[in-house]
Amino acid sequence: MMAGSVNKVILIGHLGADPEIRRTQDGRPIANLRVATSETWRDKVTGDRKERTEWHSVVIFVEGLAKVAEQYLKKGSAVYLEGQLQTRKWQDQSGQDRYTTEVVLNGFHCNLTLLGSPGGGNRPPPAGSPEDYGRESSRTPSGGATGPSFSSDLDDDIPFAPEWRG
Amino acid sequence: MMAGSVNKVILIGHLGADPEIRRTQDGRPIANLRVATSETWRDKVTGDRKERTEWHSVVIFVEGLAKVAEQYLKKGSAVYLEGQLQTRKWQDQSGQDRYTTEVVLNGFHCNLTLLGSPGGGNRPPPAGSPEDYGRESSRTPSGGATGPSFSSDLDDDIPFAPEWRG
Amino acid sequence: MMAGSVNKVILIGHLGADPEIRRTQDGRPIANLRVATSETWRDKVTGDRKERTEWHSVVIFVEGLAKVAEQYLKKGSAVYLEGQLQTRKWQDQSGQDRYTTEVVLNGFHCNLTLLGSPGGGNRPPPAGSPEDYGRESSRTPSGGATGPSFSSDLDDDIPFAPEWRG
Amino acid sequence: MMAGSVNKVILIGHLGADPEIRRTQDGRPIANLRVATSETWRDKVTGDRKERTEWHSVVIFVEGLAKVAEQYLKKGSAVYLEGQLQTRKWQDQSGQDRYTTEVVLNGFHCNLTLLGSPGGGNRPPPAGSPEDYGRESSRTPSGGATGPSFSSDLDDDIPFAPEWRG
DNA sequence: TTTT
DNA sequence: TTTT
Repeated sequence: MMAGSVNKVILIGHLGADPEIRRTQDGRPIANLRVATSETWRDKVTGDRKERTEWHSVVIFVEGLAKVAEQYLKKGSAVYLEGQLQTRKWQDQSGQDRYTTEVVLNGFHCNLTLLGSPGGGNRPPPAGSPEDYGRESSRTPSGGATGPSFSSDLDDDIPFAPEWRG
Repeated sequence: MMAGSVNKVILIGHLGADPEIRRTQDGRPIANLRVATSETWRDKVTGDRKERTEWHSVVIFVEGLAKVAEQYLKKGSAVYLEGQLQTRKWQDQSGQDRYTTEVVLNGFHCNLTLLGSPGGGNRPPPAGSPEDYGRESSRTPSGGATGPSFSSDLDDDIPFAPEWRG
Repeated sequence: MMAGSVNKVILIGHLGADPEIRRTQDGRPIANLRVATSETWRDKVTGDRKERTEWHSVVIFVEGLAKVAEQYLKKGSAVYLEGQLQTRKWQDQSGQDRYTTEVVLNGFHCNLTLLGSPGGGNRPPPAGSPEDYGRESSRTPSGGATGPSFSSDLDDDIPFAPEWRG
Repeated sequence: MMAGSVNKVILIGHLGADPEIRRTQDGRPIANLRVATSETWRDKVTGDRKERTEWHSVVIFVEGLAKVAEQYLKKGSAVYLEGQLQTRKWQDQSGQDRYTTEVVLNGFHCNLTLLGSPGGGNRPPPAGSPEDYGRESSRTPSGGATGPSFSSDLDDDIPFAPEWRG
């Protein structure tokens, strides 16, 4: 491409069912979610209230985020997520080409955040645990100062060491 | 929804073909775009460079943005766009249910911005015209924009009145 | 700009205090929020859990959204919001130039969504009312079909009539 | 926070000056950018065309992205970037507290993409090089990316394995 | 199939 | 201080 490209999806919605977990041959989880987003409006002519719900298929390949999904999400959970659009081609029983578009969380530029579950209150992953679930543990918080009082030693307590990115 | 929901797609990519323009019965344009995004990476094992291109179907219902697409976009144009995910159900010739997922620009929370065209240099819509193409004309950098009447704002020409923010 | 520009901020966080409401001369509300976002990580060396909280100043000029803030937000409320970055210049008592950067919700491309309040359960604006609060009332839901079975009459029940955008 | 929080800034704009590069004690670059975004509108009363430009201070701590900035960005370059808002406190000469808000690229959820430079055509980083500049090299379009070890993925070169998604 |  |  002439210039870098961007492919980003941001959703806030609720799960229509418990996550489905699959596993790779070496046991890492992959989570599939069905997420509903909805919007309401009032018909300008009749004044009736209307609602439209959109259903999204979400696939989480990032191991740490798939584990969070497995452990903390359930039917009805509210989530914030960032991923990218991907369309897969497959063949139906009659051999015809079919296409399915999914929101994929994979590699960088992905995110999954719990916004609460029905019944379960708004309980996030218990303190001490999310960092044990892979990538999210490594979220770097800040880089400190860059202005007048700029000071060095950026990696003192910064999760993503350079070797990570090298 | 327990809490409001969000359904947002952000793409930067290039058009794979000229926009297709359809029209409503009363003549307003609806633009369909095919937009490619791509990412490259290096195979960790072989070290080979790899690329994956994703194609997105985009439908622009916002009149002003569809006119911009009609007039300024062509095969190869680079665009930034914001819309939402929608999946439509339809029947194929054999009567089977089929689903197509598109990025839809409709209502608020949408955006379309030209990032340059091949050959045509990086020429944006000519000065003086974009505002004539519908919604974008109505962008009120401050105040305003609260309802159909749109009229009369104190601060039409005082975009960001500091006295309000103390 | 050679190419259109984009200036977008997306926050999910909690209010550190009740909204402050100011009013324009003609009585329209402007809401100021203090929103906290936080992130946690584990120190790679010591293993200690760390947290960093960022505070954001948010100003809502969109009348409908300011009314929602006034009526439904309070200290502790969780919100999703989309706005843009703006830096204001002002003079302190000694006459020196000072700068303040805020997240401004103004014109198009803004959004404010409640994600729940403490104590108050996760009660959103009561049914029937949000549409009475200005711009959000006009959120258009969808545009219908564009593919194989494309059918006309897009405006039948679509809030944003063309006159709105023209 | 009750629920995870999000702090995201997305900008498309132009550099007002060449990047400023600082270095940590161990030689890693940190890039500071001044990025302009602008918007135009027509005064609803006078019909005059108006423009407002916003200037953003951007700090890039991610080593690979800072190197890209150092090598490929210059005054006038157009960029897409994703980072987060951070406000630093510092003391001026008179000892007074001052605050500066910046867009920080640090850790995950960051991005920097070139959209073209004046004169320089729309030339992106030369093929073969971007992967040599740190983090971006590590983008794993699928699987992978779960921790510092990074090693051995079944699917290193099968970016989007369909058999996993049924 | 969620949520309000 | 960019860009158009």
